[in-house]
Amino acid sequence: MRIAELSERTGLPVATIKFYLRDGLLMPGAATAPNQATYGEEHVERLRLIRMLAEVGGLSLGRIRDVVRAIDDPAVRGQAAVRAALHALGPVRDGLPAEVVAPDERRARDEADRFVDDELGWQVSSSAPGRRALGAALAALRRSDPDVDASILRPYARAADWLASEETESFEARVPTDDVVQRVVVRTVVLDAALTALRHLAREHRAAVASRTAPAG
Amino acid sequence: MRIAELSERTGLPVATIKFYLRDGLLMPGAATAPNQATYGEEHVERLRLIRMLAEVGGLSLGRIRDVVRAIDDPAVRGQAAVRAALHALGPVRDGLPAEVVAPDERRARDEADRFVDDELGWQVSSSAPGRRALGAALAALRRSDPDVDASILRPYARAADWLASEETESFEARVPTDDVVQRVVVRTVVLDAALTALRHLAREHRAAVASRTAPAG
DNA sequence: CATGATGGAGAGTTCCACTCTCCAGAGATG
DNA sequence: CATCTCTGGAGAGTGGAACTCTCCATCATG
Repeated sequence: MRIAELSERTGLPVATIKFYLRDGLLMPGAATAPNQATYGEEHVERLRLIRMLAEVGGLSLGRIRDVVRAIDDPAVRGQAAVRAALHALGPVRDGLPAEVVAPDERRARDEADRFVDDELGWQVSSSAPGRRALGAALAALRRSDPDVDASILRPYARAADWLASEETESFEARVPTDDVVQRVVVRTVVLDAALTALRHLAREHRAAVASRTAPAG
Repeated sequence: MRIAELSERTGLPVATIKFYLRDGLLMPGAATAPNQATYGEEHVERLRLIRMLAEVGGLSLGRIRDVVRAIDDPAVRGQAAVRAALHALGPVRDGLPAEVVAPDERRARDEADRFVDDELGWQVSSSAPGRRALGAALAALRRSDPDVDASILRPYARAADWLASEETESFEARVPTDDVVQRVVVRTVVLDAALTALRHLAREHRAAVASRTAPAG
């Protein structure tokens, strides 16, 4: 298939597809001449993945590039590939020199790490971006309410673990192949968004019910 | 307090604070002369809220403006204020003319609505942005796996509802005041981020454990 | 009363995600 | 074969978001 057809199939302008090619998000097509190439279903699928990560997941193109690199890397497979993909999804990028991190932030990170490692006993790499995200969340909560500590996270950890168990049971093969890594990425991003939406709806629902049973001005 | 002190207290450059003032994110200080004004604790707190929503929640300034308007609006209180704030948090803005929405997207939205209203029986306004987010998520899932239907959302709805019940029990007063609306917003945004992080950590943990018990190349 | 800060407004900057323009070569059409 | 459209590649331009800088008349302070 040529680029015009790829554009039709995905609904993306040709200029955008070219841009993604240049940017390393979309793998090049099979070259048939110095200025000619053909594309296949894997290109359609990749473009769909890119749009999904951008629109549903709100990821930047830089982050999406990390994700597709993790998916494509032939040297990394199985559990390591899942880990790499999950790390690429994380919202944290910075990499500040640690000594410039504010003290309350550092304390919150330590507390989050202890919570994950000791209280939950989860086995996650020390560089997992979720650790830092958790620390940042704890620091933010504490800024508006100094009494907060990591125990506030307990119900969320419970819910997260339960959902992870449901997900591995119902969706994922035991031994991840390349394809399964991509499936994990898609499901993680989309169901993160769905869960957030459902949380907001549940809150609104409960607020409505509460105000009905005990009406207040 | 003058703007220089406000800048010191929050760590934000004076230029940025001026920009937020112009943009309607930060309420003006009490004017003492044509070019003089004083600020109070509420300005410090508001700036903290703005940074929190931007950094932890990833909200755009436009969205943050909607949120603070909902918090400030003296005509809207109690449950209506909570609803307004939650709606402002939603990631959906568009407002397309409905007939240009792709058919599969429209079908997914209808299915999501039926799921929320009929299966869950939740009482949420028809304009809740979570409805559309849910529809978009469903459409995205279906694009990579046509067999998916709304029942996949059941465990997520359960988890969301359970967390909402924990939250209302432990944190929120029965009758929300202005202050409580802001607390709800903070907790919603921060704990959304924390939950997403915990989900990623839980997945990584389970992948690690699974590969240990049944090692696979 | 000199110095430095202030509020307000406009212009400039940086980054991101495209989008446009151009070009020589390839392919399809008559 | 002539013409016309399409292609890959690369550079430049665009528009929005979120600042950041500059300027200025005014104001507070030592």
